[in-house]
Amino acid sequence: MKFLEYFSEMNDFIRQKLDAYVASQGLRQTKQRNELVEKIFSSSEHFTIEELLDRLRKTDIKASRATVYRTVKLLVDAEMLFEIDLGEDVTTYDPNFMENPVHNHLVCVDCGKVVEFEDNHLELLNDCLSRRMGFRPVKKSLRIEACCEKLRASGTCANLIQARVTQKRLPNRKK
Amino acid sequence: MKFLEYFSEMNDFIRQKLDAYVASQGLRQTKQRNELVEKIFSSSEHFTIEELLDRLRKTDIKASRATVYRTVKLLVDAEMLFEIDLGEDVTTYDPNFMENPVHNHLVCVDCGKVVEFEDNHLELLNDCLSRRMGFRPVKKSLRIEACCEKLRASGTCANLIQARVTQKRLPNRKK
DNA sequence: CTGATTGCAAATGCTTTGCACGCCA
DNA sequence: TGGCGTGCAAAGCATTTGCAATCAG
Repeated sequence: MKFLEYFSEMNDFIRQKLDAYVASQGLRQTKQRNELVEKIFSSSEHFTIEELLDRLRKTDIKASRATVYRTVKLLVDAEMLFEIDLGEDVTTYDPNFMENPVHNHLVCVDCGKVVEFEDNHLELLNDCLSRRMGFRPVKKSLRIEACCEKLRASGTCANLIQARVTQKRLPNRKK
Repeated sequence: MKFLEYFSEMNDFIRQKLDAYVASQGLRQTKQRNELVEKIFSSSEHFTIEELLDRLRKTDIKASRATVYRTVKLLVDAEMLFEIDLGEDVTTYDPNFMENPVHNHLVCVDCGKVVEFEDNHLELLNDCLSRRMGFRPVKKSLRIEACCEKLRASGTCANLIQARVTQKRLPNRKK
């Protein structure tokens, strides 16, 4: 892979924000950092550190576990990546807040599928509720756990099959 | 303390639910279990395992760390106690869902104060949103992080002072 | 060159678990 | 008496950190 293709699937906005942060903090550009950022933002998938390491193993990108932890923390500090609460025990990261700064998560308890959604009424309501209680809202985190209607109706659903194949989110739950 | 006073500050509903669960699962009544349950439900405070252990140390109740973990897990399984997400790293437990099955949390980023609130519009909206996406809502978790308006206006607030004294929620945050 | 970054292994902190003993039903 | 519950210490896991070597600017 040629150097100039590192950021091929990543949009300019992300690259610029990273560069700006790195510059502003007196940090340095490194191969591992650039490759990890590329890997993270070339997909809109949520991930855990372990899943990110798995992705790396499947490619020619090499970075130690410690570096992965450190880079992810750096991106969280830079507000490019966000920790989200999917009801799991391990920390899950969401790379989509840069494109959609305001969104929420619905997690299907049947298949583990995560649906991101936005709603203006919800935002407005959160705002009103906070002010009514004497606070100024800064940030909110809403997770809806729900059952798949399709599954109940037909006994199966595309997400369930997909989930079984990829084991997406099904393991790792607290025993 | 006399045996019959164990549940003095706990309401009958909680005692009965515990008894029912213990009986239904073939579990046993033990001194440690009863005392821990009393300690947990005689207050409406959220707590971490460490805070619960601190509470125990200040009284004549004795239970090992392992027993505390096991008892708390038992209560969560019995749906008498709930894990909540306050944005901390350590698991926080909320004993108030039995009295208020539907409530949300607002956390003040200035003083760490946690405010519980209910809102019908919010519940309705969550319900509609889930169905619109093809799911049946099961459970939701909303956390609002907010700034204290009083603090901004006057430079101080009662909660901040309280928080400083009790160190309530201020430590333990991810660095 | 200087200091940031990396990889490794060791350390940390919360939580769980194996085991022998004790106690409830 | 049977076997659930407890306490202790050890084990597990995710995550962080100290340190020496390496690399970016």
